[in-house]
Amino acid sequence: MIDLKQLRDDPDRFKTGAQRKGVAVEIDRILELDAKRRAFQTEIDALRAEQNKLAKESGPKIGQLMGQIKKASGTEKDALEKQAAELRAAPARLKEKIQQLEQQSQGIEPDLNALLLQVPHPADPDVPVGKDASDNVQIRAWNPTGFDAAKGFQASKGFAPKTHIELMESLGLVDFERGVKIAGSRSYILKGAGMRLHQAVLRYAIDFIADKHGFTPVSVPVVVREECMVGTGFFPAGREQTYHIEESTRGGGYDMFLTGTGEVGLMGIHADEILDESQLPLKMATVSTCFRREAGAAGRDTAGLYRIHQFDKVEQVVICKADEAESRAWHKKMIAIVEELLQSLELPYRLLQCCTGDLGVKNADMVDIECWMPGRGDLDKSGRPTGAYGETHSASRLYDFQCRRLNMRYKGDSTEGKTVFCHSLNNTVAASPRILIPLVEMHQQADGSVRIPAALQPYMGGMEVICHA
RNA sequence: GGUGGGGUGGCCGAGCGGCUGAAGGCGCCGGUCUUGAAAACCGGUUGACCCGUCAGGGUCACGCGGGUUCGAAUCCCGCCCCCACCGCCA
Repeated sequence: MIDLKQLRDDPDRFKTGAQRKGVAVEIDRILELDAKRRAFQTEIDALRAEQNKLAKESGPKIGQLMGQIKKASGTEKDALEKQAAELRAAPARLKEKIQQLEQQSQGIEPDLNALLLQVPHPADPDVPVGKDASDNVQIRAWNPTGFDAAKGFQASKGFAPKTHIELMESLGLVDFERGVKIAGSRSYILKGAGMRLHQAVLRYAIDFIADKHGFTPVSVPVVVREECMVGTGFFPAGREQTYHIEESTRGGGYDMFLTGTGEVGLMGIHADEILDESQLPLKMATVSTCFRREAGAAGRDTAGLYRIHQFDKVEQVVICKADEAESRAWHKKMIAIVEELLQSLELPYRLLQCCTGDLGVKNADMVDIECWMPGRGDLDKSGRPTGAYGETHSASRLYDFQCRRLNMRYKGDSTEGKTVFCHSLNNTVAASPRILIPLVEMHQQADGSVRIPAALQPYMGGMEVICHA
């Protein structure tokens, strides 16, 4: 949610912001509705003030009259009753008028709110303007010693790589067919060392961020109320991407939604709270199962573990003071944490500065991290993939966009007694099984076995290599 | 699923038609006292919105929505949530 006051003060900023993100919104319509609503409010407030004044003035008089009426009789009583009725009439007229105005004013609000929720957060000026992911800009790339993603797998390792599908099926780590039997397309079963490797990465990632970087590990609900989805900025835009549990149609009070990321639960924790400045920054990490409908992705990445409906993800979230420099510093830090993790897993990766068209509505800035996946990319003459980067992480910087929607604020020395919306940021730590793709493809050996990087071995009961049974 | 109890400010907790934006306590902030601290005492301490250049003025909010009333935290209706006990399940 953007700040309506800011929109009022500088509508052009939001107009160009939306345009650069390729989002169509009716800013002028918002301004118009807002002006109307405020006019109504001013009028209603004035009438209420008058009503309150009258109630204070005539209230005691009415009380007095009522007392007299009880004792009186005949014409005297009639006269008193007439007086009382007159006193009551003025506030009653006001009340009627107020109700009329309120009705008109309330008619505006749903439209205004719906439109306001659609206004995207403008990208920061240093974010490159672009249409879609193809306009993203590489920041830097990293390779493990002895490997160069630019030259390809075979040039560095001396043999042609298998895809993660070939490797994992032949090693018995995955069963796609039966996964589909149970749950339909984009479903899978991990088994044996495949399942253990999945768990190992997740646990390693949680320990990594908690122990090395001081994030608080938390578990959060993955089935949440709609407010949580709206509050975190996933609704209304991303409604089609989420699984919807229609509890209300079967007698429940409200519907529920399956979260597509642990970010929703983490951000929801302190919704509607006023935090003390000394509590900030909040650094939290969670492992949660993530559910995505992948609506609109028909035909894309249909094979393998890349694009699936259900996966598990370790997610990091930082909630900090409303300070741009601090937000930017945390963004860098959260990216650095991932780089450190990927390096410890010996996985080549690159950082991409996302362009305005790829940011989504809620972000002011976003950096994607892509791991090199030998089994992706264009095919060579013999029909073998030549390798390509594939997105594994996404680091978002949102200013107060989410916290405003979630009503998450703080107070302290630096706020001069005011309550201020917090800033929030989030980044993946590790999402599995997608991270298993580069993991098995990069660490495959000529004989079709897969080497387990040293960092993960303790989480695999000391196993060093996954071999054929 | 059944029965009962309850949702009030940062927290605890009183109020149960006007004198209540809300007693009292805790916490927090400032002051007095003190070599310093503690204690004691004094004062302050909810949020959102609107109008206004400022000073300031106004409105709303006691779970949420509606109603009764000249006037609602207080009465009525609907909804949501929480707690306790029982049942059922893990």
